Amino acid sequence: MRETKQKTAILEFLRSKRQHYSASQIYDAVREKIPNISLGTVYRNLSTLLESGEIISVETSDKCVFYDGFIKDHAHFVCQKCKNIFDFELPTSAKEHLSSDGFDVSYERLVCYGTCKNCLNNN
Amino acid sequence: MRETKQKTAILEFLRSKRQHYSASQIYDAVREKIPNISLGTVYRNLSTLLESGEIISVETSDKCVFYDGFIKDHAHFVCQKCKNIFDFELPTSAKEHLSSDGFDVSYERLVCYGTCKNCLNNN
DNA sequence: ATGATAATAGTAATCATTACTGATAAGGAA
DNA sequence: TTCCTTATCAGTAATGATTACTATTATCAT
Repeated sequence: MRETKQKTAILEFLRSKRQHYSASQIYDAVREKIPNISLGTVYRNLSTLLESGEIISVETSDKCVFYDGFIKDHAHFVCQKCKNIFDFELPTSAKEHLSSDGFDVSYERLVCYGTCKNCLNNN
Repeated sequence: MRETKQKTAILEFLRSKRQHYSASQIYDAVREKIPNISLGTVYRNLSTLLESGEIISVETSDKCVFYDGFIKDHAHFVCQKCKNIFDFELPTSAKEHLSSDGFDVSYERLVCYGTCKNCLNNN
């Protein structure tokens, strides 16, 4: 896995923000530094970064994929109204439960869907 | 929401099995009863059944969507080798945690990814 | 520096899902 | 039962996110 300015720019962008971005949002952001970067390059690097565990991804209920440079174990809450994604701490990990049962868990994803505090108040 | 033989066939198929099926697998299965059912009809019904909560869906790490007629709260383990999907009980629910914090959680999805018992033994 | 080759830009292809349209059938009212 | 309204359908075309391809470029070990 070579280090390229494209991969570095993508990773640095995601790490510099505590939000969640789609591939094309990342493409737009990184183009400010590397104007002729290709969307394919963004996808390829996102995919290798996912594989190496340097980033994670969440999916909203309408199938949009968002990427996250904050990789300390945490869960996500997706608001179905404002589409914001909130982080929260993983309650008890299911890993232990499964690994005591003979499974090898490489990672777990917990996503809750509903309406966030703000949208409830502004209903 | 009208009751049609297409929707009934899809729901009955999913409820009759304790496995997880993709849209096109469901299409193939239901075509044995309704040979000229359209793939679009399968997708439309899966989507309304998801919305009404009569079925649920899981996604493997390679982005394939699978549907499940068993809707008692449970979590999924996706084996990255054999691609099988295993059900397991939800540990402690994150709902309580979030709702005490002012969020309205309509549903939660917990998915673990890794290698299953069988694949570990036959490695 | 040089060479091997991994990664890139740009573009074309893929493929799951959705949208469209005229025809069909579910199910309430008479 | 028969008729009407309209949701749903079959069949097909369109969409759009993601992936594949290819000639070129840039990384990095030697």
